[in-house]
Amino acid sequence: MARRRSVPLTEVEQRLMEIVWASGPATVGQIVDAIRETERPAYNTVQTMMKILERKGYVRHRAVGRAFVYESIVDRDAAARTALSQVVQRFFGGSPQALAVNLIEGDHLTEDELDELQRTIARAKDES
Amino acid sequence: MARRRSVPLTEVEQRLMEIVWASGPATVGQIVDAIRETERPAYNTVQTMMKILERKGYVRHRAVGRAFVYESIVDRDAAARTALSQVVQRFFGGSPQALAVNLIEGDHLTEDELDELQRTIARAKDES
DNA sequence: GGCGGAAACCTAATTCTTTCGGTATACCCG
DNA sequence: CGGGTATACCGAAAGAATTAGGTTTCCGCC
Repeated sequence: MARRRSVPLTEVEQRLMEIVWASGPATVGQIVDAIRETERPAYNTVQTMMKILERKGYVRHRAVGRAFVYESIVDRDAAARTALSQVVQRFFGGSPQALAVNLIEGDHLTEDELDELQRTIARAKDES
Repeated sequence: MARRRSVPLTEVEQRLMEIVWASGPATVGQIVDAIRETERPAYNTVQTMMKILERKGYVRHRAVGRAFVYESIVDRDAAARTALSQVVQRFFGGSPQALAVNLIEGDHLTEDELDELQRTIARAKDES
């Protein structure tokens, strides 16, 4: 019958947010233009999505001339943290460390990157 | 007009998969019983969701007596990898290292955990 | 003053998600 | 046999996501 509103960004929403995060405040027209022509949706589609993003609290708009300039309210880092903590919560029992271990042991990283990570950890320990 | 089927698990789907992953093959009734009473959906709801999960390729079923026993096809690690790579793709420019750095620098980890991570990295380097 | 373009607004179509009610059937117990 | 329970199946309702068409409105320009 019903369901509650989705907090996390869906895929298309995410793509639009990426544009706003990258370009700063932008009109619908500017957002549309920022999408590669081959996969560009209709102007109205973007307009609808921006309204939804506003309803969800990710952006706000103000009128400039006749156009709406949409501006991000939630910054990208915050959205990344939310998405990440979802994954940590869901799959790694709430332990960021378990995730880090998975990344390191998962063969995703080169030798050089591992070196750099060690230096990063050393720095983090210094600071604490 | 349309949209394509979502590959990643939605929230409720995820919750049901967690049960199957944790308990192994289970009937709908067993799955329902594994949900805390306060937030337990109707039997039929779970039944429908399991059918959807089957359509999506996450589980399969076989009849045992009159009941269907649902069994995971996609293991939890694979699902975790998928979810994680989504986040890496979306927020960290496809760089797992960037995510690792974020975790380490994000003050999520204790001193001890940082120590352990260093040992994990050392081990990973040995193996390569 | 009329026209083209850009913008918002409204509406709709389709698919997906989540939630169940109703129904039929089979099994167990008295 | 009859009633209760557990199951599957069918269908539907309401909300959300995604896509876009049609209409209106306003602005600048000839």
